[in-house]
Amino acid sequence: MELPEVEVMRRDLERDVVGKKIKDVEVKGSKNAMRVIRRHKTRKDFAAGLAGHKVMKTERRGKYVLLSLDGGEVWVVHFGMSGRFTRANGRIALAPHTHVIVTFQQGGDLRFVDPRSFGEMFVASTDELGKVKELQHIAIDPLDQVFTWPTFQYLLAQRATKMKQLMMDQKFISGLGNIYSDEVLFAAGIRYDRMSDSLSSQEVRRLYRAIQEILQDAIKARGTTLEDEAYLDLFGKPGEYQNELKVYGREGLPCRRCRTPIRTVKVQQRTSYFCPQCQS
DNA sequence: GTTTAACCCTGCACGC
DNA sequence: TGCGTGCAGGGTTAAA
Repeated sequence: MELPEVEVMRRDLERDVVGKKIKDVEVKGSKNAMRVIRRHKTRKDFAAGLAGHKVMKTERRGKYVLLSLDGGEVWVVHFGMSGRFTRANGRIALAPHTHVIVTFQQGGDLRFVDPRSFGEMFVASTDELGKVKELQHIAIDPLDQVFTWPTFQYLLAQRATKMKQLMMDQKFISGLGNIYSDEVLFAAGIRYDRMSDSLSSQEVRRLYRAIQEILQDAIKARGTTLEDEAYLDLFGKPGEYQNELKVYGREGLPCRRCRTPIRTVKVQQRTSYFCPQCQS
């Protein structure tokens, strides 16, 4: 799940979960359920941080969602590749790989389902939060006010890395993953292996604009759900942005702009899609 | 500093 | 049909 999907999930939670009081927390007995709450030594320790508290607000930092609770604790969630929240109630059977079930005083529950268990969640006080390494490493958020194009240009020039991996580096810019980094580079006409310190001002501006437009459009379309329906929103609905993808998943198909077949290359063990004609 | 590979986990498509 | 392989929206770590 990348920034748009995380943001859609956050907005759903903001609308549906804020104001609700947590009555009960259940962490399943599987090894993977323990993996999901890996920062906590015991189920009890995790559950104690949530039970009895009301969800006050939500925010997003990169690919993390933070739910603030009354009493000052923060519930931090990262979805990994296959994690998601789903709203349900006691009458609905548990989906496979449900690891955590949070029941609300007002009725209904919130379930964390994650087949691959790369996701994680923990509860921390506001003080502790400042010491969490992963959160400290979160870099500039592309939808934040402070993400301006001169700043972006400066940051790019500071590094000497290939663009694809830099766009996916959460310590450089937080929120893009394999899909959206390909889409953004295509939109800007920049190839995966261009060096970050070689971009012209014009290219930086194009890339900057592409990042903002594509992420905003993807949020409007409620995210990307590939055919295996791995990503679903809080209410189990797929997104629509897969219909807008220009290069991702289109190996061998004609480029939508110039008809040249889309090619792939391995970057950091991930498949990267690009148009050999439109990107240079 | 940057790059590479292995690893964490399950499910699915594909080729033999 | 069954089985092995490789791949999937994430990230970390160690070593080169």
